[in-house]
Amino acid sequence: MILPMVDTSTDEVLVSKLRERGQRVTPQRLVIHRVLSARDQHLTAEQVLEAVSDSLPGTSLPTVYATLELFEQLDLLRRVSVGGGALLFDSRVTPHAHAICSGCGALSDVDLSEISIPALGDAVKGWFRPDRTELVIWGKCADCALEDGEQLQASR
Amino acid sequence: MILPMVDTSTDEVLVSKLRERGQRVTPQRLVIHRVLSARDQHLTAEQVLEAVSDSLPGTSLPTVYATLELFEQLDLLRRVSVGGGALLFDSRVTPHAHAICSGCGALSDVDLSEISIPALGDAVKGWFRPDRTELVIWGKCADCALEDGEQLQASR
DNA sequence: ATGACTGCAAACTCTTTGCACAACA
DNA sequence: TGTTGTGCAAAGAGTTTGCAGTCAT
Repeated sequence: MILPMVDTSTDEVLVSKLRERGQRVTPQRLVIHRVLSARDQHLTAEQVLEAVSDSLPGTSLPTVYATLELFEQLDLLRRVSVGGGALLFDSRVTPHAHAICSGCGALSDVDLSEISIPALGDAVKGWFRPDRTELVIWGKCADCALEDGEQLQASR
Repeated sequence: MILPMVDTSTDEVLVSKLRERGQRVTPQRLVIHRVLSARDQHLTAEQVLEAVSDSLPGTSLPTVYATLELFEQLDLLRRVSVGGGALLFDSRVTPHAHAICSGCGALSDVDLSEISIPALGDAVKGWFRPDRTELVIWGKCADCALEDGEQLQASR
């Protein structure tokens, strides 16, 4: 079941979070937030700027970075650092892992809601309090595995 | 070229891997390998250079990077990318996770040998073949948790 | 009105590349 | 001796900073 996202409710989440902290509601912040909400993907700062420039030309990269950092503090997105390349900004804040194909570089989300977390609690018991985990799975997607001559076993 | 006297068994691992691929055994490669073996830690390229410079002054950063990339191909180390800062090079190649304290930035190893892997196989079944995982756990170490007024429950 | 926010330019960090010389095999 | 590997310098990618002007409140 897919429900269409209502634009005004998306804005309101941001607006109330900004007001809470006494911070200003600017067109840049609204548009960047809409871009992230509309495209539920992993975007680079450059990609965010490109998308934002459609509705708000003249927006600058430093503003995009500043806004993305602010949004991270507001818990509206997460930074994902993969492979030393550009940072990715992920508007999906619920727990999930990232699968990266070492062949084509494709990045996919993987649902791993309650899998590695319980065991982790034991592993760090007494010396570390985990807040959140960032799991990156390196491997090959079905297409690139095929090119290696390997047929992936179909899902159940 | 005179190299400091060390246990030669660590050298032999590298030498045989290099010979296998028809690549040359150079002082730089030997010393970098010894640094990584001696200090079983997560080092930045800069830290490797600093350590190497003790026994082999004049070594250059591009050489360090080239050598570390080679060693990764030889399965002698792994790159670890955390938080968008400098890459870390980890000479421990057996499966483990990394715990990073968001308070003091300390990075610790966590043993999670066969925990997240089995469930992972199911989660990506049919569309992805996982090779290896990189798990980063963000949170607070015992000391920094204390500063937050939280006493971590002692380990069993 | 006033202080936070923005855009511009430039600096900064980390990593990679090009090229001539050195040195391993 | 013939390449591979190295050092130097410089370029490149991505991100951050300083500052003057703008704009939300």
